[in-house]
Amino acid sequence: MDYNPREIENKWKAYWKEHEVYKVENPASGESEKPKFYVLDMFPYPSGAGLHVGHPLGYIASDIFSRYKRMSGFNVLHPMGFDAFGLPAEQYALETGIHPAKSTSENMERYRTQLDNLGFSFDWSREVQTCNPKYYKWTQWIFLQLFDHYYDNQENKSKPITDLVQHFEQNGNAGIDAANSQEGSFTAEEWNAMSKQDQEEVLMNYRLAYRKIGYVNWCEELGTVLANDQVKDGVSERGGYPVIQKAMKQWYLRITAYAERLLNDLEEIEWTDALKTIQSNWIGRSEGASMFFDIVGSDEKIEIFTTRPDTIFGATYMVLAPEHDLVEQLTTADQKQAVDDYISYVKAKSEVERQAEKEVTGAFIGAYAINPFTNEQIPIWIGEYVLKDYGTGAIMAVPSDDERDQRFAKKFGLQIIDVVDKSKYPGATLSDKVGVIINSGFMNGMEVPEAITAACQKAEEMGIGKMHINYKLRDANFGRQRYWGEPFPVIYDADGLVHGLPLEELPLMLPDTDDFKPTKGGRSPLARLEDWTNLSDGRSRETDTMPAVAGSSWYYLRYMDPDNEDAFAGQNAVNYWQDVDLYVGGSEHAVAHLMYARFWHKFLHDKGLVPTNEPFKKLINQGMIQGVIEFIYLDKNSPEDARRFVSAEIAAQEPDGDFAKIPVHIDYVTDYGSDKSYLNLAGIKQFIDWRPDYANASFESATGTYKSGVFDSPGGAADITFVTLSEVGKMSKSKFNVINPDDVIEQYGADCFRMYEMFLGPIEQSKPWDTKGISGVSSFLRKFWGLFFDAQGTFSVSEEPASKEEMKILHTAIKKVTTDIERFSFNTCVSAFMVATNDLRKLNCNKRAVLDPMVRLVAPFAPHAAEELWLRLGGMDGMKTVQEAGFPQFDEKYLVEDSITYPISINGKKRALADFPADASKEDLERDALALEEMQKWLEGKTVRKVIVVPKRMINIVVG
RNA sequence: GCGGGUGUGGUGAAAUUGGUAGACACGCUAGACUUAGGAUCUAGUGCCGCAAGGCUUGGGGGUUCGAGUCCCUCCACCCGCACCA
Repeated sequence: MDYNPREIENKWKAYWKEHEVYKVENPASGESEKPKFYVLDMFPYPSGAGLHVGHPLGYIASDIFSRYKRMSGFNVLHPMGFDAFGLPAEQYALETGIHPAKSTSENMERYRTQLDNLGFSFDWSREVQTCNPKYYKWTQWIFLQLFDHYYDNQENKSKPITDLVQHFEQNGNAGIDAANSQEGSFTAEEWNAMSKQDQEEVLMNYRLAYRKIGYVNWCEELGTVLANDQVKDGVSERGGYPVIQKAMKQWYLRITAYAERLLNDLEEIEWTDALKTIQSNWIGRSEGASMFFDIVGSDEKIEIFTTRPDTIFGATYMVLAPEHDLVEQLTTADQKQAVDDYISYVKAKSEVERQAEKEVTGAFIGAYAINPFTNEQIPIWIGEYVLKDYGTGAIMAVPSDDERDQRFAKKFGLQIIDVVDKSKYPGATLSDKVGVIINSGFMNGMEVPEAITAACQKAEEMGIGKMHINYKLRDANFGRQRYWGEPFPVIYDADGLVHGLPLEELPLMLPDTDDFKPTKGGRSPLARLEDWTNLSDGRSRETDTMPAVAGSSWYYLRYMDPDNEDAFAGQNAVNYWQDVDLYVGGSEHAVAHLMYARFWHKFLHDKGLVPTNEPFKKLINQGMIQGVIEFIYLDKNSPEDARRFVSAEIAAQEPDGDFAKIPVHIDYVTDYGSDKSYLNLAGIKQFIDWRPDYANASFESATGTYKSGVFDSPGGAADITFVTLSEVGKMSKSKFNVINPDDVIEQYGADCFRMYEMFLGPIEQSKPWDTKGISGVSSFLRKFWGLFFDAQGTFSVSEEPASKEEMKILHTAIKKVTTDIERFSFNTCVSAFMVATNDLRKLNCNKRAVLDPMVRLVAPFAPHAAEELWLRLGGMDGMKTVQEAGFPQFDEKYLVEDSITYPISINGKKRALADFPADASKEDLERDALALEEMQKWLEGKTVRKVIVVPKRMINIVVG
């Protein structure tokens, strides 16, 4: 029988479904005969374009690993679900009027079908959808827990806010060391005398979920708040309208409370160093001093943070962030115009643009501060390189020892005083913390580290500052002015006080609407639903919704116990599954999702609700599979009613600026993805059918010109070769280059698709999609299948014992595949299968002793074919699936060699190969190698200075 | 700007601890079989060279008996930067 993937795969997909082969049970408390293993994929956002060939890369890898672990005797949890709230569905709703719930649910269904088509071993009975009220009930509940807790720095854990209130009632905020944004101190009497509102204001500065003013990208023209990636060059991506930074009161999460733990605990998890570095840079811990500078003629003080307090004698001016609270108050009348102009210049820029700005910009505000160590008056400036949200939003500028300060000082003619003598450290850069302090009073002669301590001590004695650890990590903005997200489960009373809803009232359902446009002032569409928003007695609901990161911060816990109605997950389930053993996903989630999930997990751990300190023990990143975008050149100067397109070779001869690149649907392109990709006449016709506005356009190429149905070729060519431009880029609906795995599977089968994606290269590497090599994998599968059948196509397996050579081929493959799965090197596993199959074919081997373990070995990779072959081998006896058969174990005894082929080098260059006995001594090897006939011409007339022999590896003869 | 990553044949790549560079595939060349081939099989295929041999892992330098692998330096490309998910 020929290998017919379609038939086999449909049969087994149906069988798996019917027999619930991949359903996983939570063992009753205490008993678990098998060790647990939790393999998780980052769940997808179900986009309208459907699953493309890039998505499955990680899923295939994790599925192979899950199947391998299952066959190795583990109880494997391998679930899947959907990150179903998010902006694209809402954007789509705005354009089409189709409700996000509807489009999302359709998209999820489509994804599910596509995922099933790939033969994954997901336990779908555990599916979670973040937009399902049964799920977001618990997202809301966790949010309320955050709202009801503060972080105690002494005990290093979060505690109920009621504890804090009790403390305030008795002691004010003295003696409390908590993560907070409270300014100043108050006594118990002061606390008790405060109004409810004032008390709530204070508590907001401690809660882990709290409200404060934040800045958003506001586009007046569109009447909406924009995401950073919807803003390009200070204008909206859609429409190109101006965007400014607008202040809005919003919900935040106090992730900074966990900064130290998020940083330190990176040590206990197996993530790549690159990923850990990204997280640790994101957290951005720096040690230094916070200090207060007095202001001439004002009672206000400017608080700064510096990592270099030792250079304070060189602080000749200060720079505030343009948004700093004191700017307005301190600006003098004659500088007002300049300052206002500068602020409006800054407001039009995004933070990334501000930091990327190479030119130094700033404005003097007219006021002066006093350097507390030199008592000199120093001017106060504002500049975009100082960020409002980093540190205190103000710096003491030391132009002698900070590069940016130096450029600023040089541009604006500010004083520069050298305070660090680096002559003892040749090659040290400005930012290296080395040197001897000069021009600095009591610190003169000290080395930098010593001076840092001394400066902190002095500042503390003077009562103007202290040692301080600063983090770049900021509290996360947790509010979105959008419809399609979790509603905040809170109610504002008539006095504006926030009340969390009790558990019985959860979930707070997202109300239905058909109008997804933002409400005036940038408020969410929910604000338009007055019946929902406004309650009796002047009470109202929050109209912001939660960001997509909310639902994804804890979904991995829900899979453990997805139907629990009394808790986010039952304690039995959580204590059994513990944490994720292997997490596979894209590195684009390196900070946001992975940081918030770690934060929520630690918070739940503090509450005693999860047993582990970290959610994801091991994590691997899969690379992206990019698409190729095909463009054709449109002459921008051609008239509207007679557009002129030119083939790439013609465009190359004319100035670049004359052409616009129009993306073409890749289905129309011949030789898609190659440098020679082109449209033929049929392709051009398809293009015109698709874009009828170009019906009258001309298409010029070296082979001739096509216009209005006529192809005129001077050379008499029968068809046009209209060359397109191929560029590697994201696979996206808007680029018309999405490749649906279903189409590939239709042609080659899911087993082939799975193996081919693995065969493409290392899992973590990005690469453009290319089907060039798929035939190699396809023919491998046919050859492998062929091992089990005779020339007449009859299933035929021999019971004869296997030869030594055959056993060696088998065990070489088992060893290679086992070690390579363990190190996530799936591409080399596929090679190993090919090598084994080629070798067995040469020996015409059809022996059960070899083929039975081979089937179990390929089962994780090609599960459908493996099931069919396993059934035919008679292995199904008493089992539902080959997954229940054990994974083959290799035995070194089949791998021992009698002789070893040694490369023999002269001065490190290979000159000969020779076989020597495996147990030959170093001395024998050296003697025999030197005696080899083919070596004599290299040794002639030379002195052998040294012979290096590495047994079982190589021999190197050094001559001179 | 800050941070992360990647550079090896015509192409995707392999080389697990510093020890035979290019496994395994694609493509290409030649041949066999066939009515036919975008099927299958066999052989060859890093580059230069008739050969002997030389060169070769982005460029340059270093350490070493030996470097794709370690160190220094330069270059190119890709990704992320807090409201895309």
